[in-house]
Amino acid sequence: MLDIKYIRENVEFVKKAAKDKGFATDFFDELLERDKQRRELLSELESLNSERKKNTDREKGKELKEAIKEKEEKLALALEEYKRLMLRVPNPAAADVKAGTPDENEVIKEVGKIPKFDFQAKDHVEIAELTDTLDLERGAKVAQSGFYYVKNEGVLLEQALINYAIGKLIKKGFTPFVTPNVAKEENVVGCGYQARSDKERQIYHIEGEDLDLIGTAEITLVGLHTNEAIDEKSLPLQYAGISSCYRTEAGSYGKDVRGIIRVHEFRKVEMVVFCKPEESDSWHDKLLGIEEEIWQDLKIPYQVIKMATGDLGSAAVRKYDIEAWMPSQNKYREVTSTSATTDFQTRRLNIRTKVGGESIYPYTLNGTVLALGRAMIAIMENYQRKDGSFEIPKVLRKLVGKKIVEIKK
RNA sequence: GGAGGGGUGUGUGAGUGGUUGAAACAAACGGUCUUGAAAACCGUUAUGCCCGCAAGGGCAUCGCGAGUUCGAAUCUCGCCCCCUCCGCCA
Repeated sequence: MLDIKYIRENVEFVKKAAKDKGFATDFFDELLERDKQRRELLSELESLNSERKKNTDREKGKELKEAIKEKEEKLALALEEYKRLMLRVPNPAAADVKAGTPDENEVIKEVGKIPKFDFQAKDHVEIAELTDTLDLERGAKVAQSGFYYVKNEGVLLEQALINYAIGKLIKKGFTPFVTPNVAKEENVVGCGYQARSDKERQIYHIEGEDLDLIGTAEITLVGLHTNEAIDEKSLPLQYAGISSCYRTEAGSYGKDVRGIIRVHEFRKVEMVVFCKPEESDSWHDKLLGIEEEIWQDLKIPYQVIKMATGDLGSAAVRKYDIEAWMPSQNKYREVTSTSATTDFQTRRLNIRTKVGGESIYPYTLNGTVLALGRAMIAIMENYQRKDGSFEIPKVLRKLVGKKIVEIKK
């Protein structure tokens, strides 16, 4: 959410920024109209209330009561519309972000040497089958397509990745969490994710409860401070959360149907930072740096993409993705994503900090540390051997307890 | 899930219909006193929004939401949360 005063004073800029992101812009006139209406009604209601406070006469009191009730109803209606429209205004991209469509995303860096195999590279599905480390068929049978079992060394690898990631983050000053895997809708909307009414909503909802399955621990980590005032001295807050993540993948039918690249449920370690506004840019670099460090540790080639405006969600002002090399596809595929979201989320969630006696909304940032499914794919494919077995990256060997995951068949 | 108790400002805690944004104490900050400190004493200390260039004015807020009333922190209803006991369970 943006500051309405800011929108009033910079409509054209905000409109253009929304257009650059590929969001609708046809509702701004209505938004401003509703804003005006809401303030007028508010003033009228306030003077009625003021009168009522002073009044002691019964008859006049009754009249006032009626008038107030009527005003309140009108105001509530206006407010509802106003809020609905406010939630549709996306956060304008940062000045350094290129305005453009997703195909104008920019590769800003390529790191590592692409592996050359003297055999035909297998994809992770084949490797997982040969090593018996994932079971997709049973996942589909017991749950649904898009859910999968991790088994044998796959389990060890997943645990090792979590331990390795959390260990690294603790050293960098992050507080580790295992978060709930569900959250009330206000947190989901507050983080800038689609409201329930959206047809292509990515979020599962639990019927009969005000609960959604979270798509990322960003929701539970940012939501941690909903309606709270954060002490200035405690900033920056650096949180690392382990959670399961659930995505309906509505609208992505037919994409990545093979394997576990795109699934409905996976585990992920996620970073969230709350900081002062002026520290946000450097934190964004730091989060990207941590993500890169991990892929360097794993010795897997990757590239860093700086997203154009068209690929930013409603909350992000800047976003970098890391794409790891996937030998079976002969291309890089997204494995992490880090976004700066300014005060967009803290405004929606009413999270404040007093800085020098003045109340501000702290800035938030988020970044993937490891999406465990995709990390596992990258490891299997980049470390594969001719027979379908694969090596464990050096940094994980102690944690997994072995160097090679052999084929079982 | 059942029974009971409870949710008031930074904290403890008073307040059961009428200037109560809210006593008192504590805490924090400032000051007086003192060579310095302590003690004592005095003072200050909520947030959000609206109008306004400002000075300033106004409204709301005692878990949340509705209701009763001329008037609600105080009464009624619904919901949420916390505590104790029982049940169930990992």
